[in-house]
Amino acid sequence: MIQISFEISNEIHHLLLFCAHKLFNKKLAISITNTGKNFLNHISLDCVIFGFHEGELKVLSLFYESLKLHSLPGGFIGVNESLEEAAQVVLKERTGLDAIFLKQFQVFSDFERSKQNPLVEKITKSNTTINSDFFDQRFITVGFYALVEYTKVNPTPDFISDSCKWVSLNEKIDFILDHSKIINKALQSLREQLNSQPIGYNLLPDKFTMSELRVLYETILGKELDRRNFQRKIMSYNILNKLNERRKGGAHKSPFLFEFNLENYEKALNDGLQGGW
Amino acid sequence: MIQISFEISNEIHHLLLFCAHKLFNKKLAISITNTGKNFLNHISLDCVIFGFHEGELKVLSLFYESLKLHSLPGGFIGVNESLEEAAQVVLKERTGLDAIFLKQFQVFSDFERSKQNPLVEKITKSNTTINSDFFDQRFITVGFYALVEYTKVNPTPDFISDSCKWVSLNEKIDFILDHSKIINKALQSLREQLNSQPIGYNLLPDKFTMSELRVLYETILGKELDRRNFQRKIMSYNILNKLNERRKGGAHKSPFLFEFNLENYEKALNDGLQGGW
DNA sequence: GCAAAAGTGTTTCAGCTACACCCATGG
DNA sequence: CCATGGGTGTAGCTGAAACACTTTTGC
Repeated sequence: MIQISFEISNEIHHLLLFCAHKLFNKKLAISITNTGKNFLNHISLDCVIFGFHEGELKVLSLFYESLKLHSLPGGFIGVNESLEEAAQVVLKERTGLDAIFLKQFQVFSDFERSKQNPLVEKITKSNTTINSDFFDQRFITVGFYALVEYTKVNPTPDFISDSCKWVSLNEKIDFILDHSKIINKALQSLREQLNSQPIGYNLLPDKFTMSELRVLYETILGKELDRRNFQRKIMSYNILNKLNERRKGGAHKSPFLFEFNLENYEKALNDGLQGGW
Repeated sequence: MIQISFEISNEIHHLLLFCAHKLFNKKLAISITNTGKNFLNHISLDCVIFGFHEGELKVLSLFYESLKLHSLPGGFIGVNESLEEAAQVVLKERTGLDAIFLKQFQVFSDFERSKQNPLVEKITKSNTTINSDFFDQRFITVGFYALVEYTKVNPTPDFISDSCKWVSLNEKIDFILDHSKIINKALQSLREQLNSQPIGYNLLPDKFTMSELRVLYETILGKELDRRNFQRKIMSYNILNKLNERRKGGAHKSPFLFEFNLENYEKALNDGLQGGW
C-alpha cells in the first residue's frame, strides 16, 4: 500500500488523476488535492452482458450494498490494448469466460452523464483514499454488449462492488448514472441485430430444443412467435443441425435436439441473413 | 506566436502534450522534448461526409499536397461538449452547414492504427514546431458518418491541409492511417441503415425526381434496381409527396417532382421501415 | 385416457419480381 | 419520327401468416 499526498497545480493535478486510475486499478491508494477545473476526457467502457435463463433475458450486474444501487461491469483501456481487448478482459474477470460474442454498439459522451456519480462516495469511503475529483470528470464510455451462456458464467464482483449477480430485464432495477439507458440501447441494438445475424449460438447450451431457441427469440423481441413458422424460417437459414437425440424427462412428447452448424453459422455472421432492397 | 521549450519528465510531458493539442488548435507553437514513453489515450473523431453528385457517391476529403495523401475531416472533443456536438462543429467548419444528419457508427481503437502517421512529418515541418510525439501516441477515434446535400456544401480546408474537396468512392484514393477502412465501414453502415431508415432527405435537393432518388439508392447499394418496383416500394412508405410540378429542360418526357413528407419521414426515422420476424 | 407439447403439412394472401404497354419530349 | 426516358398496369412466383391434424409423453 502506497500513500502519496501533495499539493499541485491544475495541470499536473489532472495528469496525476489519470495516473491515479491506473494505480487505482492496482489497488494502490492516492490522495490528490485538486486546485483547478477539469481538463481531460477519460475514456472507459461498459459491458451489457446478456444471459438467458428460465425464459428471461438477464443482465450481469454489480451491486453496491451501501448504495443499494447496481452498475454495469466496466473498465478502462490500457495503453497497449484495443477497446475490444479491454472489454474481453472485463468479461473474463466478471464471468470467467473467454472468447465471448462481443459487440460495441454506441459511445455515450453526454457531458452530464457522469455528474453526481454515487460511486464516488462509496469509493472515497473505501479503504483507498482516492479523491473524488477523478470520478467527477466526464467519462466518455464505449458501450459493448455480450452474449453468454447463463450456466457457464461464474459471476465475480470486482473489488469495489459487494456482489455480482444476474438481474432480469423485467425487474425494476436502479442503476447508477446512465446505465439504465445504456442497457436499453443495448437491447435495442440486439433486436436490430436479430434481423440480420443468427443470434442464439452464444446464449444457449450446445444442444437445445427448437422451443428453447424460439422462447429466446420471443424474449429478446418481447412478443410471441408462431411455433411452426419460426421453425420453418430458422431452418431455412441452414444454420442448425437436427440431431438424432431427444430431450427426455420433461412431460409430454420429447422434442428433438438441435445444435448450431458452426460453418454455416460463421458464414451467416459475415454475410447477414436477409435484407430489403 | 509563442515559443515554449523545456526539458520535462515523462508524466508532465504527456500532460503538456495534451495541452499542446488545445494550443495547437489555436495555432500556437510548442516544442516539447520527450523523455519517456507514451501513456495517455487520446480520443478523437473522424467524419465520413457523404454527398451525392452526378450519379456518384462522394466523400469530403482533406488533401495534403506535400504528402499527396488524403484525410478525413476530424477533430477533438472539448471539455464541455459531447461527441455529437464536436462532430457538428467539424461538419460546420468543413461544409458550412448546420444540423446535418449525423450518426456515430464505430469506434476505432486498434493499437496500431495511429502508428506511422504521415501527417506528423507534415505538421513538424509546418510553421508550428510541435513535436511529433503527440501524434505518435495512440488515438482512439469515433467514426461518424454524415449525409449532406452536395450543392449546399462549401468545402473548406483546415489550417493543416492544402485543400478540401469531394472524392468519388469509385476513384482509387490514398488516405492516411486507417481512413480507408473507416470509409468502408461507414459505407457498410449506411447500407445497413438503408434497410431500416428512409435515407435520402439529407442527400438530395428539396425537390427531386423519382429517378434521382432511385439512382441514389442504386449508388449506395452498388447495384441496379427496377425502376417501377422501386417507385412502388418507396411510395408505400408514405414518406414522399408527389408534386404537381415537372422537371423541364431535360430530353424526353418531363418527370414529376417529389418532396419528402417531413412528418411521416420523422416518424419513419423513429419507427424504422421494416424488419424481419 | 387425457392434457399438453411436439412434429408435419396446407391454405391463403401480400408483396416482390419481372415484365408490357403507352406517353411525352428533344433532336 | 424516332430514340429515350417516364408513367402505369398486371401476371406469376415466393415467402410469410394462419391454421389443422397427428403423434408422443407423463400423469
